[in-house]
Amino acid sequence: MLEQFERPSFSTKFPLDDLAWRFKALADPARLKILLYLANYDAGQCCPTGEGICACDFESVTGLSQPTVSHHMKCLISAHLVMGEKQGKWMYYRLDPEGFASIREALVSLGQ
Amino acid sequence: MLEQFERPSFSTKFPLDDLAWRFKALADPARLKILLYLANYDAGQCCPTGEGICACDFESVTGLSQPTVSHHMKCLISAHLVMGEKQGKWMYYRLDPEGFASIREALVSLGQ
DNA sequence: AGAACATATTGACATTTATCAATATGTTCT
DNA sequence: AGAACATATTGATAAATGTCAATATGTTCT
Repeated sequence: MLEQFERPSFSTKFPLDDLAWRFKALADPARLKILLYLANYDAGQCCPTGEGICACDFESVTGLSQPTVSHHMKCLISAHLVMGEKQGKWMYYRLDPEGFASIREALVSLGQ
Repeated sequence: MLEQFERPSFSTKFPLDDLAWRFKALADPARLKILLYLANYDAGQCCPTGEGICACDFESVTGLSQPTVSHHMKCLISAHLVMGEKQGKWMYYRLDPEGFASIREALVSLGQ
């Protein structure tokens, strides 16, 4: 239906439901705080220094409970904005550069 | 609270609630269809050619009712993704380049 | 094995959101 | 003025979302 109107490549490369889901992951102040923290810091406050920031740090960053933080991290991972890796009993998170590159590319195509 | 963790400029330049609101405007498949259409077409199907695309075109593009389309356009305008101009009895819409530039800049800062 | 700890999942609840039908507003004709 | 049309607003409803308390899972100690 829409295919007749658009550049043939866009919605093939960026299925709209999927893209909407990824923007939704960005559409929450708590998740933005988490991303902003990840963008600015390599080491956190609460856990031994590792590859990224560990989950418990985001409780103080956001002011939210542990289960809620866990829910937000799952959301960010499913949107490919963040990567998580378990190290011992901690989960360490860092930004997913490829996911960001992809959504940036989509935004550039959309906006012009 | 968060200021101690971030680049001083980011949340000043991009208040997080405001930024979340703008991403939320992007986080809906119907609104993405509308933006995609605006990005690809200078003239619509239903109204005399003018500066942009008129509202009624988006009903067929999205498959949604007229009030729902109107609601989505209001959302896109409040997020500074789209500009609207009334011409006679029609509303003509086009992308807002500055709004897109701003959100693109925020995304770049966030993702690295 | 058992204690202690970090994270994930489940369940419940309040809020927000997308949607449409009905109605209102505003514009351009005759 | 009144008819016809395009868009906006209101009100109602179903679905999705953010949040926390309680509980489960998984890991590392002793």
